[in-house]
Amino acid sequence: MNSPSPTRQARHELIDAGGRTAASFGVNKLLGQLFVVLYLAPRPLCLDELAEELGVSKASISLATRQLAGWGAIRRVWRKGDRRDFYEAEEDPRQILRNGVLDALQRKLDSAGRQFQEAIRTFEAAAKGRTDGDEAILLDRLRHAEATRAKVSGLLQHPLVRRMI
Amino acid sequence: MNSPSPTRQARHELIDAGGRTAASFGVNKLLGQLFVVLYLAPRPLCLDELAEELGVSKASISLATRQLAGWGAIRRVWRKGDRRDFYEAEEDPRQILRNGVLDALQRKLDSAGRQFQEAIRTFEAAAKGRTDGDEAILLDRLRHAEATRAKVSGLLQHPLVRRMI
DNA sequence: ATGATTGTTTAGAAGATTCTAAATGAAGGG
DNA sequence: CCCTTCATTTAGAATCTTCTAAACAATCAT
Repeated sequence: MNSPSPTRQARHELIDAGGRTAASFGVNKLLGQLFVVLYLAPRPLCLDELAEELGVSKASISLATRQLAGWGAIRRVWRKGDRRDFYEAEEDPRQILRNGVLDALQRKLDSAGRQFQEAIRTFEAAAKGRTDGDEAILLDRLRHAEATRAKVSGLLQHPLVRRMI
Repeated sequence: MNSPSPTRQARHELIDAGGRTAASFGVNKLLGQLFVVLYLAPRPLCLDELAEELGVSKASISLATRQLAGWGAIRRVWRKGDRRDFYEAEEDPRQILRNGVLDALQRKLDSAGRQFQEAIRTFEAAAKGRTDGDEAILLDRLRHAEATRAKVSGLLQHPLVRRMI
């Protein structure tokens, strides 16, 4: 509460934008807001400060911090002689991208790949030899989808991409 | 209903996986299921067939098809002499990536960029000259976040990436 | 026109998610 | 030990999303 009005306003808008962004990706908007608060904070903050700042119960903050910490977006910080847990944001957004977002994406792609290949095997076995009919179309589509998936997966691991991010 | 059991099972699992994937990205799982049904179908399907296939009301299908069509993932198809609307999937997943996913991502990044830059201007104006204190840290973080955002945005437009996808 | 068929809108039911307050747990200081 | 202070869990309230049935609109055939 030490800032004059325009910066407070700007800060408030950034927090709100964090919430909207989170929501637009289908995650709890509180996670986005919480991360922005920590990312902009000059020092680690405790649960009560976070709850106060966002006007939300401590229970919500407790859940939210654990989730964000699980993604590597924030981390717990101990202060000697203080029993409270403090949290600070991972200050390098690229770290979060790598460890949180891209990792999760890669896992999804891998899982989809296994599923595709299993389905392709099943359909190949069912339509042995025959290259016509509905199931041939379906197989074609499946193979096409799998090829694209593999391409995207490869792109994510490409050194150039890895280095740029 | 013409397939023997293992392929039916495989097809069912693909539809389910589509639903789970959609849900994991925070969108209505019906959209994912619906897309898979259409993507694997040997011919365009009408609303009633889709509702029947997924065990869901026609109203839901009506909303879902419109949303998917809006993303360019499926398209409406007319059959002469038939009053029903038929739908088919965009058969090239890369097209969907480009027009649906990457486009939306780019728009989000652009919007975030504008917001960052506006906030940076506000804080610069508030802390003119001074390079110490809490607001200096905050400005530093903001600039770092914006730099990363710009890098990701550039990566999405990089010809190499564009070509590979 | 009238009726039949199809797609859309809408009001509210059903179901998830997210939030809070209160109970519980854990740990340190007196 | 008991008391205080914090974090977590949990049960249920509040809110949001998604779904359906029914009303409506539009279009074609008779």
